[in-house]
Amino acid sequence: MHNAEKTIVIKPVPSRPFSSYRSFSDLVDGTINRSLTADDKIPAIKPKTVRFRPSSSNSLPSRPDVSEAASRFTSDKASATTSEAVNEAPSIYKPMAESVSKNYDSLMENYMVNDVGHQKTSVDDELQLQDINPENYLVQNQITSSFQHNSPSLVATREQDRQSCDGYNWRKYGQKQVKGSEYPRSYYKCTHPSCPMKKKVERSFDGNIAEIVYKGEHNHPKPQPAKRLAAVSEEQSFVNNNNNNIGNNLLGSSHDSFIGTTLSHYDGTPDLSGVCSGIENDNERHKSKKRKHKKRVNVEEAASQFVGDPEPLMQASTESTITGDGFRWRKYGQKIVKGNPYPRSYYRCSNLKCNVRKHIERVLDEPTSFIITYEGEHNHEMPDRTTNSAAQINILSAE
DNA sequence: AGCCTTTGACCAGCG
DNA sequence: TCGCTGGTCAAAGGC
Repeated sequence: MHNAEKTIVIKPVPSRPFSSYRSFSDLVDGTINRSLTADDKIPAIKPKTVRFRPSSSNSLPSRPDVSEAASRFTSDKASATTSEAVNEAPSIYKPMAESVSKNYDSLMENYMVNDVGHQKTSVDDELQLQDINPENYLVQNQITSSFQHNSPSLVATREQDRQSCDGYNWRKYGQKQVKGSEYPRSYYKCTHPSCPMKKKVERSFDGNIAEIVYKGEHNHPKPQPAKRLAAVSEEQSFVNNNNNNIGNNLLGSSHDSFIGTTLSHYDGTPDLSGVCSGIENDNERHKSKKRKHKKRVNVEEAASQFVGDPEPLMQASTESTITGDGFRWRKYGQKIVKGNPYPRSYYRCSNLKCNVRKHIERVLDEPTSFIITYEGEHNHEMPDRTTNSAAQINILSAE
C-alpha cells in the first residue's frame, strides 16, 4: 500500500472539495481562491494486499470484497449468487480499495437514484458504473459528525450503540495502530453466528471516521430493527407535509425538528457514508454531544468560492435525490479535475437549512473504485427512507 | 448471565 | 532466517 497516498485520501479533514486538500476552516476563512493546477493531483487509492487467514471457526468462506452496504442492498437472490462465488474465493485477497463490488454497482446506481417516479441522475454517465468490477469496494469518508444533531435517539441504549446505523450488529475484536495511519484501526465482526462479515474502521481521536473498509458479506438478513419510537410516525407526517424539496414528498424530508428516528430506521438501504458509525460507542456519543455545541461552519461560503472557480461546474439537475447514505442530495455540478479524466460530481444536501456537501469521484488508478467525500455536518435528521427503500427494492426486482 | 470493549500476545505473510 | 507488519485471539474487566 502506498501509505503516503492513502493518507492523503483518508485524511480526516472535514472538507476536501479541492484536490489541494485544504482544511475546512481554510475554506471558510476564504483562504482558498485559486484555481486548480496541474499540481492538484488526485491521489489514488492503490491496491492493497490484504492477507486473510481463513477462520477455522467459520465454515463459511469470507471474501473480503463485497461490501456490507452492497450486500445489504441486494436481494437474497443476488446474495446467493455472490455466495456461490465466495466458495471459490482464494484465501489471499487483494485490495480493499481497488475495486467495487457488483453489488456496489447497483448500490451506486441507487445511491443516485431518485425515488418513486424519478429518473436517475446522470451518475451512470458520470461514473461509468457499468464496468464496475465485481470485487471490492472501499468507502472513504471525511466526515464531521453527521447525524448527531437534535437526535434524542442518539443518546441511546447500548443496544443501539451496538447496532450501527447500517442495521447490523458488530462486535469489536481488536484495535491496532497501523503504520501509515495516524489513527487506530478497529476491527469489527458481525455478531450474527457464522457471519463472515467484518469491517475495519479508522477513527480519529475526536470520533470522526477516517476510513471504513468492509470485508466479506453478510449471510443473513438484517436484524429486526429496534422498535421505532412512536413519535416518529407523527413527526414524519409533519415532515412530509412540510417538505420543501422538489418532488419527493413521498419520502419525507429532512427537518430540523424531526426527532426520534432510530438508527435502525433504514432498512434495506446502504450506508455508504459511514455517517452513523461514529456513534457506535459511548465515547462517540459523548463526543457527538460535545460537537452539538460546536459552531457550525459556513459551508455555503466556502462553496461559493468554489463555484467561482475559473473552471466552472457544469450545471446539473436541480432535482433532489435520496441516496444510500440516507440523506437527500441535489447535484449542483460536475467537473473534470486535473489529474483525473473522470468527472467529479458535486452534491449538496437538499435540506434548505443544511450545508453539507459531498462529492464523488472515481479513483484515477482504479476506475472501479470511488471516493466519496463528505463536507460539513448535517444539522437535521435523516429523511424517512421507507418509501425510498421500497422504490429501491422495486428497482432491484426489475433487474 | 450475556455480551461487550480493551489490550497484550500471538500468528502468518512478506521482504 | 529474521524482523516488520497487519490481522486475530483470548483473558480480563465492564455494563
